[in-house]
Amino acid sequence: MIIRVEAESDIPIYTQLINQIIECIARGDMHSGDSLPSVRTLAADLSVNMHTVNKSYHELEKKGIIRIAPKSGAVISSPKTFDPSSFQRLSTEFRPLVAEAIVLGMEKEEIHELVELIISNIKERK
Amino acid sequence: MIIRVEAESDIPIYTQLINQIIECIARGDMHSGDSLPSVRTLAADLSVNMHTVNKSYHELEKKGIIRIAPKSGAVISSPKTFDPSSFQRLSTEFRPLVAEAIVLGMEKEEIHELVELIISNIKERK
DNA sequence: ATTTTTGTTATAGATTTGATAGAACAGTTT
DNA sequence: AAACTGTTCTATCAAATCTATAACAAAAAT
Repeated sequence: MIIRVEAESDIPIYTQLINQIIECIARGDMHSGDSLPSVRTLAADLSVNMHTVNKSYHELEKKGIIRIAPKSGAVISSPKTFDPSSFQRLSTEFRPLVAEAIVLGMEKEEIHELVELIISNIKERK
Repeated sequence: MIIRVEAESDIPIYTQLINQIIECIARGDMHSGDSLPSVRTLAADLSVNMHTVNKSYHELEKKGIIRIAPKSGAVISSPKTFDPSSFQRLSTEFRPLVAEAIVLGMEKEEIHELVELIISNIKERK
């Protein structure tokens, strides 16, 4: 699992971790049932604090992406199709970005093209 | 311009303001050329601090959505079609959400349907 | 069975961010 | 001339972020 953290970024480290772990799974580098590195191991690899990694893991668990077995480790979950709460949460997070795209002059078709391009980039590791 | 601020929210007040002002414009409640309330007026209406509103306005200016004329006021800009920097920024902001949707088991078509639904909801004021 | 590793919990310190408050300045608008 | 505007400054407070140690008990590895 290749993860890079930028300390200078305005994005919190634990959020960077969350995003990059999600991308690893999305592009197929990791799959359901795989174990994540221990919080201590990943923290050491990235030269960040154990608690920062721990926070990321628990956020991923809240999102339903991993399960944390206490004293054992974190495992990637298999997605349950059409989880209503996840759908609701994603809607709330997508909405301000869609509104901004509209205000900046993007047509509906252009927004869909943007999403299409992002999906391609994720799967093609770009 | 109807704006509601939740002090208890985990979303910063200045971010709530940004999102709601953008939505007002996206759904057509406000248009290019319209003036925004002065930072003091809006702050008083919402019972928040003047500097909080001021921060929101400057973020909106960074996004290219309004222009701030010093000592005069803030005016909604007309969108320049296909601004490359805005497109790049939107891509970066959309990307982690798209990846999360994929990981949570959404198919490409379902993501597009989600975006479609959001666009409808914005324009129908829901 | 012992050692190592695991997530968990607790405390503490430093830095940054978010929000508020009050005041003053100078240009714009009325 | 008076009111209003965004700007700038100082100051305070709470919360969020990140780091650092340490200790605990259960799971895993040896």
